[in-house]
Amino acid sequence: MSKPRTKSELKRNQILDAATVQFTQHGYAATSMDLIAKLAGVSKQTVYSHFGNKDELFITAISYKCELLGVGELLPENLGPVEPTLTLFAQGFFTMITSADSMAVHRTCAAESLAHPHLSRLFFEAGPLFVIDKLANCLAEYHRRGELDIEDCRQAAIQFLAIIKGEQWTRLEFNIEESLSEQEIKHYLQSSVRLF
Amino acid sequence: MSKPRTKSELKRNQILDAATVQFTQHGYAATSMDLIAKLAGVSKQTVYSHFGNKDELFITAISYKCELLGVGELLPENLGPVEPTLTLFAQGFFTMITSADSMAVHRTCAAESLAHPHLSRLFFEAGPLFVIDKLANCLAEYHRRGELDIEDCRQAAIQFLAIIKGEQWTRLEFNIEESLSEQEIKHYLQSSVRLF
DNA sequence: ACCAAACTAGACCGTACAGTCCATTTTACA
DNA sequence: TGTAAAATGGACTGTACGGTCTAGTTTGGT
Repeated sequence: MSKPRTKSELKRNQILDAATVQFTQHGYAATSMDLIAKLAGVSKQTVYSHFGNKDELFITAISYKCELLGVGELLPENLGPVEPTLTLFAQGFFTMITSADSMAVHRTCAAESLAHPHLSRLFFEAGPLFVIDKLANCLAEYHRRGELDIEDCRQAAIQFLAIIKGEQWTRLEFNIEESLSEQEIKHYLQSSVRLF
Repeated sequence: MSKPRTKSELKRNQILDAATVQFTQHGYAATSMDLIAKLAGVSKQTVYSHFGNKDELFITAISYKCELLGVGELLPENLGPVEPTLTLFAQGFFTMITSADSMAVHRTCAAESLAHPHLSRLFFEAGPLFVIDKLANCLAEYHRRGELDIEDCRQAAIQFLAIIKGEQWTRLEFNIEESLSEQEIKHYLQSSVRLF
């Protein structure tokens, strides 16, 4: 986003903000262009002059939201000892993917994956795929150092990430009221790291 | 479903069939009552006399589809030796959850989890939760026999299931064209079983 | 054969929404 | 300060859909 130079850019940002919130919160179909315009404090015509149609605005908004989630900063530049590093990563990753924002974007992209395959691919590459590769590289580094005995790093990364998601994530995906306690989750994550 | 006794029941089944296909294939919002009536070869009024409104039909249809998926028959009654049994289970489970039908229902339920929490809970309990418990019991049995050394069976079951889903499932979730080869998947599943 | 229940086709209502149009005002910039 | 671009708001179009109503027809049990 950055500094809005002109008033026009400012409006554009307002629209994008409103759209992002609505689309991620309520999905594509349940979000109307009228509402976005209203929430952005802008006329409908202005919305259409900045973004040609609903799809264009949708894709722009979700892509923007993906950036904001900041998947990139989960692993430190310089890797320390294996176990604490992976534990910290597991916690960070878990917190990120179970955040309301992340869940909302995921839900929306998955729901629209048939109608907007281009968008869901964007999300898949910027999210899951990106993390897999990053972690795989990290594991490879540990392997090179001789601190970890793994044959296929990419596979291991996938398995590790899948385990971290575990049950709690699925509960959130289906909007189940009762979630596991922090105690249980912490215990689960620890046991998962140990499994490796 | 079973034997339709009267013509009325027959119509009801036709409606339910059409609704199930449409809802699972295209989701809730994108499915119209007019279309369902048309595809069922039935008048709209008949649809409304059998199912009070769209929501009711939706929930009935998805629940019905959940039954059809037959999650129950993944593990044999009498458990054989550990490794081949788990391998077979892993393949069966993977095949099931990556089937077009299963994906469609999952997608639809997840997408509607905010608008229809009751429905998504139904799915969660009949699907993921059910399998977790079933596998956990199975692992417990192996533990009792001394064939498996596991402290927390439920946790282990969750981890095992999560791993099986792996990357390929997420690819399907986001409707990504390229999927992993059978070779890769088989290799992945084997390595996952071995991890245990 | 009769009758009540179920079904039919299609018109109809109200609403919501994507997208357009237009006449007027505001903004940016030279 | 003048002018072109951008923004406004509200009316408007067309469409789609959920749901109702009605008048007439078919079905199934007695």
